[in-house]
Amino acid sequence: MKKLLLVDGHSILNRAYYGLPPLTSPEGTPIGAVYGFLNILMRFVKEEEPDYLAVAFDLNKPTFRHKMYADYKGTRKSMDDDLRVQVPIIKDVLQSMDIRIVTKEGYEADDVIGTIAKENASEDLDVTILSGDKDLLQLADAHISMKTPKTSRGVTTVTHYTPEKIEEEFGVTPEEFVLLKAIMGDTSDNIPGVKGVGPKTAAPIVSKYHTLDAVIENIDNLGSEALKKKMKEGIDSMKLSYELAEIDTHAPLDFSLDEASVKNFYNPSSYELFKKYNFKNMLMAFTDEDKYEQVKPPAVKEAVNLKEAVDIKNNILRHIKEGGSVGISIKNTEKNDDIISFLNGSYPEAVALAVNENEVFYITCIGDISGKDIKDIFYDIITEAGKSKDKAHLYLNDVKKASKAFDEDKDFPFENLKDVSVAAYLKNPLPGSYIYNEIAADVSGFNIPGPKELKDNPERIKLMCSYDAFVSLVSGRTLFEAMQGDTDGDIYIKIEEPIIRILADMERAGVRVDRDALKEYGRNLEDGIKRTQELIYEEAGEEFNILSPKVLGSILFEKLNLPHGKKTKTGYSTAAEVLEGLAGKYRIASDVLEYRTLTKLKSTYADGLAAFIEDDGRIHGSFNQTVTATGRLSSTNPNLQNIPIRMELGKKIRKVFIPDDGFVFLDADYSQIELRVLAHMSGDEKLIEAYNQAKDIHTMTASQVFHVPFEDVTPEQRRNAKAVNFGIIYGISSFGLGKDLSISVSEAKEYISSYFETYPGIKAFLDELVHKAKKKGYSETFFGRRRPIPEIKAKNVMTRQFGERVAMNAPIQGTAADIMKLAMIKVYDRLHKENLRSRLILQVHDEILVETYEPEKDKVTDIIKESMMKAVDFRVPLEIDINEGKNWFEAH
DNA sequence: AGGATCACG
DNA sequence: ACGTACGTGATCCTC
Repeated sequence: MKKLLLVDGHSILNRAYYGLPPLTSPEGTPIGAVYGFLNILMRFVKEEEPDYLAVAFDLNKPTFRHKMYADYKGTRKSMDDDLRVQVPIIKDVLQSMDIRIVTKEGYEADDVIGTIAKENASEDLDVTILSGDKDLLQLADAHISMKTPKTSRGVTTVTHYTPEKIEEEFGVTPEEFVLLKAIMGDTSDNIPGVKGVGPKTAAPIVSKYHTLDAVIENIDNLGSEALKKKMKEGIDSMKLSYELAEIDTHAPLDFSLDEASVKNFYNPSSYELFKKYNFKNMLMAFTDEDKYEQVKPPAVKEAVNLKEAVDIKNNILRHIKEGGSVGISIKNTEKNDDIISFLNGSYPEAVALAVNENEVFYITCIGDISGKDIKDIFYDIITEAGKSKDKAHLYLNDVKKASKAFDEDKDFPFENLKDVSVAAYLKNPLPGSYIYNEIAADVSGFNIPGPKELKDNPERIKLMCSYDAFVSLVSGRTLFEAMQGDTDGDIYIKIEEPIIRILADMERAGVRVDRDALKEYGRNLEDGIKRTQELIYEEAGEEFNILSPKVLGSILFEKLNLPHGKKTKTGYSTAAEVLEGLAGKYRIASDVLEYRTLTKLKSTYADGLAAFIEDDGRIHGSFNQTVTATGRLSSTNPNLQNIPIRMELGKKIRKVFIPDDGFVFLDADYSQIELRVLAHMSGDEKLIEAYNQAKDIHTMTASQVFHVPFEDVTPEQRRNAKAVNFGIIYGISSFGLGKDLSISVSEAKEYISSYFETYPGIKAFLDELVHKAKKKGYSETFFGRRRPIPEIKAKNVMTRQFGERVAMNAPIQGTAADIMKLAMIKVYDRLHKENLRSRLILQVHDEILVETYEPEKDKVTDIIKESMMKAVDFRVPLEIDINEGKNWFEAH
C-alpha cells in the first residue's frame, strides 16, 4: 500500500501565519508562515511517510466559480501584506525541496485536491489530505482521509477525519457534507447557507433526505412553521451555497503520480534558501552531501616526463597571453608544509594548474622531472602573468606559503598572484581557516573531498594539489569579482596584498636568538621550580601534580580546607585570581602561583622557544594573516606576540632576542592607538582636544571625568580612568569594569555614566556602532573591513550582549590593526626603495621590531617615525615610542 | 578534543 | 536567576 499526501497550501500557510509569532528573516522579510508551514509539513511527512507528495495552491485569478457568482467574488477577505509576500516564498522553498506544486487556472486548490484524490485513490493508494479547514471533508471515503492541525498556545493537535469520524462528529456522511454546508453555511468560506439555520437543525435534515433535490421537494415537511419559512426564504441561497461548497473532482489537470514521488528535500538549493531565511533547526537536517553540489572533480592530467611538463607549461603560457585565468597550487617539499625550514635550494614537490572547470594539469617529480623543473615552470608562469597583468589572473590559495618554495635571492612576483584565502578572509574573517574544500563549499557551494576525506587515498597529494588549484580558479574568480567596487577590493589592494610579501620576508628573516643565554635562563628556572615544588609538597604533606587543576583543587580545598571561591564548573577554580585572594593568608597559595609562573616560563618560553631555533640561529615563526576576526595578525610556531614583558622575571627572556652582528634593534610602538582611533572615529571634541594637548591621557581623562585640576589627579583616580578607557575599547560593561577595579557594579556604573557625560560623543558613537551592527549584521573598521556579528541578533541575552560588545570593540581594534598594517607597508617600501639592509622582523599588534643595520640607524629611525605617525591623517596625532637596544629587552 | 590556565596586545 | 569585559596561541591535563 502506497501513500499520497496532498496539502492544501493556502490553508496551511494561513494556519502557520496566525499560529506563530511574526518572524522575520535576517534581511527583514516576514517569514514566520513559511517556517511554520515547513514545520507542519515535515511533521506530517515524518508521521505519514508518504510515497507521493503534492501541495496545491489557488492561483491569484478568479475561478470559474467566482465568475459564475459575481456577488461572491468581492467578498473574500484580502490577505495581510505580511502573509501575501510569503506566498511566492513558500512556493520557491517547496520547489527547491523538489516538492510538486499543483495549480490550475480557473480552479481552486480544493478542486485540484479533490480531483487528484478521487482520481488516484484506490486499493493500492491511500490518500491523506492535509488542510487547515473542513471544506474538504466531503472528499473522504474508504481510501481518502483528512488531517487538520490546530495550533493553540504553541501546542498542535491533529484531528484525523475518516468517513466514520465525520459521521460521528457531524451526523452526516462525507457526501452529505456539501448539503450540510449549503444549509448551515460557513462564514469562514463565505458560504451564506440558509439564514438562521445552524448545524444542530441542519444535520438531521441532511441525514433524513440526503440530497439537495430531496430537501427542496420535502421543504413543506420540515418540522416547525418557522423553520419552513426560513428554508423557503433561503432556497436560492441554499442552491448557490451548494454550488459553492461542492468541490469539482473533475478538473482538467496535468498531474501524474510519478511527478509527485517524494525525493530528497535536502539539497544545495534548499540549503541556500534555508540559510537565507535562517531556519536554523532545519539546517541541522542537512548532511554535507545535501548541502553542496556534488561537483565532478576535474580530470587530472599528469605529466609523465619533462617534455610533457614543458608542453603543459607552453599551453598555459599561451592561455595566459590570451588573457585566460589559471588556478595554481604548489606543494612544498616538507613533510609538514606548515613549518618551513629556509634552506636555499629547496624545491617544490609538485604544481597543479587549473585552466577551466574540467581539467587540471599536475606536474610532480616523475621520470626526468626534477624539483628544479617544477620550480622553473611555476616561475615562468607567474612572471608571464606579470607581463599581461591587465588580462591574466592567477589565483592561488596562500601565496605566502607558495613563495617559500623559492630561494631568497630570487624575487618572487607576489603581485602577480591573487591570494584566494586572503580574499575569502576579507569576505568573512570568522572561519579562521580557508582550506580549499571549505572555500569551495562557502563560495561556490561545491562539496569536494578535503584533506580529511583523502587521508587514506594513495593519490592524496596529487588530488589535494589538483583540487586546490581547481577551487582557487573557480572560487577565486568569484571572490575577486565580488570584491570589485567594494571596500574589500580596496583593502585587498592597499593593505592585505602588500602585507603578504612583508610577512613572507619577516618569516624568512626570522629573529636571532642567543641559544646559550636561553639555555642558561632555563636552568635558572629549573632551580626555582625544584625549590618551590618541595615547599608545596611539604605544605601539602604529600607529593602531587601541582599543574593538575583537579588534583590541586582537591589538595587545597578538601585536604587543607582552604576557603574555596564559589567558582565551580568542573570543580574548584584554581585560577590565579582565586589563589591571589588566598596568597596573603596561605603560603601554599603563593607558592603555587610562583610554581605556575616558573613552569610556564620554562615550558612555553625557555624550552618552547629553544625548540624553534633553526640552524641559522634564528627563529622563523609564522605570521598569520587570515586568523583573527578583527584584522589583526596572529603569530604561531612559536607565538612571538606573547613573549613576557609585564613581570620582571619573565621580561628578562627578551634579552635572548638579539640582532645580527653589525645590527641593532629599533623597537617602536604606538601610544594608545586604540583610544586615538576612538577619538578620531567618534569625533568627540573633548577627547580629541585632550589628545591634542599632548598630556598623559589617563590623567587627562581622570581630570575631566572627576572634575579636578590636571595637577591634582591622584594615582587612584588615574588608575580608575585608565580602567574605564580600556573598558570603553572592550565594549563597556559595568560588571567587567567592576571586576577589573574590584568595585561594585553600581560604582562601576557611576564611573561609566560620568565618563559618558564627559565625552558625549563617545556615547553616541558606541550606540551608533551597536545600532549599525544590529541593522547590518556586521561591524566595520574606518577603512571598511567588515566583521560579521551573528551574535547580535541572538535571543539569549548573554550572547546578544557579547555581540554588542564585539560591535563596539571590533571597529576600534580593527582600525588600529589596519593602521599598523599601513605603517608596516610604508616602512617596508622605504627600506626597499632606499636599498637599506635593515628589515622588519616582528610585529606585536601596536609594536614593530626592526633589525637595523648600524650605519642606517638614524635614517631608519626617521623612516619608522614618519611611517607610523603618518600612516593615516587623523584628527589626533599618532604618537610612538621608539627605542634602540642590543636586545629586545633593552629596545622595548 | 576540549577545558583550564596564563603569556601578550 | 544567571554570569559577561575585546583579540590571540601554547602547554598541560582529562576524558
